Amino acid sequence: MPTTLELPLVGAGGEPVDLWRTLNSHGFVDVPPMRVLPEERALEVTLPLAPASPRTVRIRDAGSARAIVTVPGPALPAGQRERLLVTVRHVLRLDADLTGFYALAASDPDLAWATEGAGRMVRSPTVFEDVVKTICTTNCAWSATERMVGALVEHLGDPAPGAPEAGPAGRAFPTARAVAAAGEDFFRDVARAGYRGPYLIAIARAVAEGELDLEALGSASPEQLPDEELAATLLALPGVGPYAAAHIMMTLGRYSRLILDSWTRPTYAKLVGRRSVPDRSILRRFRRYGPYAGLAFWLVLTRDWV
DNA sequence: CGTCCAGGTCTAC
DNA sequence: GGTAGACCTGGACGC
Repeated sequence: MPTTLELPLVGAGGEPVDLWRTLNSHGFVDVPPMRVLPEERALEVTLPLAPASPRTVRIRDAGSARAIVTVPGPALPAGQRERLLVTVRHVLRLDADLTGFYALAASDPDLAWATEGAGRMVRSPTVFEDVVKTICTTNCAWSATERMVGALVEHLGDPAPGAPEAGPAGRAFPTARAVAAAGEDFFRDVARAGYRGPYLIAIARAVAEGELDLEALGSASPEQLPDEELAATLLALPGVGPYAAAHIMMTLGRYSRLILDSWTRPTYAKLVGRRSVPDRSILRRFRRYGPYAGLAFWLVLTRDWV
């Protein structure tokens, strides 16, 4: 019997939430263990529920500022139901208050549209997952990102009830312990992560052994951990440079830095009708958004995604 | 078949 | 502090 759960769609500051735009907020929604189902306008994602098995959920808009979360498979005990909902809220970033950003965007002709509920970036259940995925986006095409992350999920991730035997579908992203336990040969021969393999192993081991608390980076407030310090911590991780740090920070809800890479630069240039735009010009354009500069930049770039 | 480069980073000057 | 070269991989290109 599938379980059906309901979730109010409202931001922490009472602002509106555009669920479909959230479900298409950035590329990770199409990397395992997430998948967008366009025909159903839903996001399918397999979420950890330890010590119970992971569960695959489908999230879609039900109208009247509500989301419907369907969970196929065995009925969920009440406790697991509540924990799963907490995770879904986290993934949809419903705890974020975007009213400050909307106040700035409202007076910007290029971004006033965003105040109707855009700007909620989907995040993974754990910071570890977003860090690993981000490293798997560096210096390669998206097909390679999908291959590397897909292999991690397929071979190291726990299955939800009813998961297919083969393939990444129906499996949660592996824990740091599981990633750390995979041998170097797995990263080389199966994930084909190339030179990233040692980076991923080092990070997974440090997390698994308790030397590196990535999750603390996600729960720390800007007062406890200013963006500059957070950036420095991320940049110290192997395989994390300026691009990756900015991308991870976006998944952490810290938007002071712009994601400047081989996709965003030409995309922005095209939007403003130029062949190329110097980084300093882009930075100047979004400076007025202060702590939301990176979010404003990202939304300008992805406006036509929905 | 060789070169280039994709949602970069690291090391060595 | 700023800047080349190397780096796994595998498609996309040019020859």
